[in-house]
Amino acid sequence: MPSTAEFAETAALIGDPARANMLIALMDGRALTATELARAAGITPQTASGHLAHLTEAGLLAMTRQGRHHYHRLASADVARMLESIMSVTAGRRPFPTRPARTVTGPRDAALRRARTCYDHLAGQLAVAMADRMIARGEIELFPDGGALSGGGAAFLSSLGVDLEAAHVYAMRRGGGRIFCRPCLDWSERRPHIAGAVGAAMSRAWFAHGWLRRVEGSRAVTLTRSGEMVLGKAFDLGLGEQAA
Amino acid sequence: MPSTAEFAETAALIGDPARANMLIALMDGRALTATELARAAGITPQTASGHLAHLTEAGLLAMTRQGRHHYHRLASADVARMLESIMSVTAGRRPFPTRPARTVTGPRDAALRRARTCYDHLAGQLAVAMADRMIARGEIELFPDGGALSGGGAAFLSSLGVDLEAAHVYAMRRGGGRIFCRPCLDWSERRPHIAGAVGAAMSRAWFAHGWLRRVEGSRAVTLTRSGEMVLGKAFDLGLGEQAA
DNA sequence: GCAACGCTTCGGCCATCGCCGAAGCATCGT
DNA sequence: ACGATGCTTCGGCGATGGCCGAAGCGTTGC
Repeated sequence: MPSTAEFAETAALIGDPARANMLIALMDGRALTATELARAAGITPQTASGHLAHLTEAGLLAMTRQGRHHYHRLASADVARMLESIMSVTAGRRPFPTRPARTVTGPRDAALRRARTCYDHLAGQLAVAMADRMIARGEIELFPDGGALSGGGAAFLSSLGVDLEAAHVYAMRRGGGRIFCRPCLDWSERRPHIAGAVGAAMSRAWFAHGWLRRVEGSRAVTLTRSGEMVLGKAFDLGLGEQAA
Repeated sequence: MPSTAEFAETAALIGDPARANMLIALMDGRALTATELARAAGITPQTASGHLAHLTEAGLLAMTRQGRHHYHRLASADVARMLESIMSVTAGRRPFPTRPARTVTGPRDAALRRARTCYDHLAGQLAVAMADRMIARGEIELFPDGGALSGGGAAFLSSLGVDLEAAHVYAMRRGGGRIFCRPCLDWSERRPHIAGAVGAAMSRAWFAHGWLRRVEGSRAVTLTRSGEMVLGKAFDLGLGEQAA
């Protein structure tokens, strides 16, 4: 009876209250650090670390190391679907059980959360929204460990003044395609945005065009009036309360 | 944090190897007895009994008592879907893990398995197939503890010579609607067939019409040539190897 | 560099829970 | 009525596994 054991093991992994809380906390697709997940589960980081190792080895979670932080997220949409199907069977009819004390992440500064630089590229709600739009349109793909710009994506960015030629040359000189286009886990949104040479070229071009402006003494970034016009339209952003 | 605990509890229930094996054994929709499930899980009946009580209380299983047998089955299609989604996440890609020693159920006698009487109504593969067809067409509904014949179902049976009038009168005299139409767990197939006054009227009519014939010294039943013609057509049965 | 921080590994404590033998109830068959 | 069968409850044993404190890397930032 080989694989019936794996089946039970998977379920047993989910069945522990601490691990269950961590998994539920990850169900919105964000990636959280071990310490944050420990808090969500009400256990110490040591204990959480062990749990996370097991969950990752079992293929339920995937982990990305970024500096001294280890970001954990659900390994696939299949895992999320499985968790939801368990919830649907659970007595309480509701599709989502009461959230486990919504973990607050990231900078308190609203402006930073909205848009900022992350090394050489953009981050924050704005950058994540841009990446989402491009993914939805099939202009770009972002995997945990890489990404790819489609022909349409290249044309789109070029039309916005992004110099992909230079980005490509730069990437080739500094380590090949993996540098050209890659995801970066957004540290307030906990979802991927566009990094690599492409991401750098995007921010460089748009600062140069005067569509983006840095906030004094901060990593925060604001869209200028012309930026709202051009980028807001190009990325189909809701032109909402973008005012600083 | 109310319902997150239920979530974990459900998964923990599935996570025990013995319980997992029992659940997997039930995934084909059959209903099995506690002892059979104990064998499938490789544990003693006492232990299985406790497990089954927990699974039932958690809403994963439903139980029907029939004499001294307690038939357990998955509580709903949702539960089956949930189990499948867990399997799909489990490392081994295959949708069904190696079956846990396919439980052999029921009489060895092939003729008995095919068709027989069960008190006053029909049982066996034939009866289960008939019930399945009628359910699929919306002519009848069978719940664990009752059933209902639709208008179309009544017309269909009447066209096959079944005297539903008499059955109704009989049922009313002997305890109300619950007697009229109800399911009976088929003891070889472990799936429901039609019992109650309706089931009795069906077998009575068809014996009278010469479409069914009892086998000497046995509860086994065979379809006659005319029965194959009429019932085979009416129930859309594959006219396969029905030969005794 | 050094201290702070995040994460991990190690060791040992403790509770939970699965397991079975024995015994008690219900049902069936003769 | 009797024994056989199916299921359940009870009690106690044993092991798995979660938990934390302490300590050991690696990264960050001053």
